[in-house]
Amino acid sequence: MESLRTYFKSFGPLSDDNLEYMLQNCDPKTLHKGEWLIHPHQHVDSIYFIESGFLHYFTHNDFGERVTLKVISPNHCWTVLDSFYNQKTTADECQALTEVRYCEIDRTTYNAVKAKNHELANFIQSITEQILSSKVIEANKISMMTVEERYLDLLHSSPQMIQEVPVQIIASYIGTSRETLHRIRRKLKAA
Amino acid sequence: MESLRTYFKSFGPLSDDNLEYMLQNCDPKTLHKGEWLIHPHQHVDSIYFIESGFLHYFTHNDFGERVTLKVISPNHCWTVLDSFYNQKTTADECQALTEVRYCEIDRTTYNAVKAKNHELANFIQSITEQILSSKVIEANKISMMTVEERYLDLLHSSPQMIQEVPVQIIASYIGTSRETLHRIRRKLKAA
DNA sequence: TTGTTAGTGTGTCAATTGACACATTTTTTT
DNA sequence: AAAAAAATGTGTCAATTGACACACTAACAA
Repeated sequence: MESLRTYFKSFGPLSDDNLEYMLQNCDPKTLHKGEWLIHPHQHVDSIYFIESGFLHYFTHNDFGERVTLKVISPNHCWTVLDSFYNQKTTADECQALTEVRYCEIDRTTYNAVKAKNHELANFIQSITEQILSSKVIEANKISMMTVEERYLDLLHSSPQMIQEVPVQIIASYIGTSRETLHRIRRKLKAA
Repeated sequence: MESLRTYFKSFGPLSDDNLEYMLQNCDPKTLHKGEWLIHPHQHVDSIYFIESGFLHYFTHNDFGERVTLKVISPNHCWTVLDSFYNQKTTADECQALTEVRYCEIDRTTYNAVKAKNHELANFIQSITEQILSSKVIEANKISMMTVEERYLDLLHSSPQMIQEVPVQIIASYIGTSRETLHRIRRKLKAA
C-alpha cells in the first residue's frame, strides 16, 4: 500500500485526510501467474494499481492471433478506459505474466472520491490531465523511434520487464516479430 | 461558432447557461496558409478548436528533419498538452496547411470555467476522460494496422485531408516514406 | 513573364523484415 | 520422473522498405 501512497503523492499536494480516504477505499489483491485480471466480454468496473509483477494486456486481430496492446508494469494505474468510463464490455483480455500484487478501486468508489469534496475532485481532474498528457507524449515518442530504439529504451527504463516477460510478448509490444527481436539482441551482443 | 456548440454537446448534457458561458469565452480567429499557430520555444497557453482547414503539428528528430506528429483536422480540439498543463515551452511547431478558422480558449478562461460551478467542473472532467479514452483506443488501433491499412482508414475517415494535405506530410503522419505511399497509391489504382 | 521553390511520381538497388522450418532448452503437467 | 507444452534461438528465402537519383508539374514571388 505504501507504493500507492507514493504514487498518489507524485501527482501533487493533497491533505492527509483526503489521501487516507483514497487509500482506505483501495482493496489489495493478488493474482498468480497465468490468472486473468480481465476476461473477454467482461465489464471492467475498476481501476487497478499494480504494486508488483507484470501483466499482459492483449486483444485478437482479424485472424484470431493475440496482439499485445501493453505490458503493464509495477507502480502504474491501469484499466480498460472505454469499458470503465462507458460501462461497456471489452473484447480484450489481461493476464498475469508473473505473480502480481495490485490494488483495486471500483467505479462506485471512484465516483464517491470525485464527489466527496473540491480538493478530491480537483485532484482526480489533475491526475486525469497528467495521464492524458503523458499518453500523448509517449505516443509521439514511440512514433519517432525504430524498433531497435524502442527495445533499448525498454532495456533502460524497465530492465526487470526484459528479464521476466517472454521475448514473444516483448516483440509484439514493440511492434515486431520475435525473430527480428532476436536479430536485434544478437547484434547488440556482438557489439 | 456553431460547430463548437455541436462539439461541446457531443460530450453530454449541459445547461444552456453553462454552454453559453463557455462559448462566450471562446475567441474566433483565422490563419492563412503557411502561418504558424505554434512557434518553437513558445509557451502554449491556449486550447484550440479547429472549425475549418488543416494544420501540421511536427517536431524535429536528432538530425533536424521534420517529423509529423499529427495532422489536425476540423471539428477537433487540440493543444500541446504538456506545455499547456505544465506551463512549459515546447520545441514543437504547428503550421497552417490551408486557410484555417479556429477558436482559442486561453488557460485563464479554462481555469475559470472549471472553477465556475459543479456542472462545469464535471463537464470538463468528462471531456478530459473521453479524450483520454479515445486517445488510448486510437493508439491501440494504430498499433494493429499496417501502413496501407492506415492510409485506407484515412481515405475513408478524412477524404478531404487526402485532397488538401501534401503527400509527404501524410506519409510521415502514417509512419512511412513518401515513396512507399506512392507505391501504395499505385497498387490501389491498379486494383 | 520568368525564375525559383515546393511538391509529385517513378525506377533502381541495397538493407531490413516477415514467414517458415527446425533444433534446442525451459517450464509445466501428469 | 517422464511426457507434453511452451518458449528460445538460428538459418534460408521471398517480399517490402528506405535511400537516392531524376524527370515533371504546380505554386509562388520578383
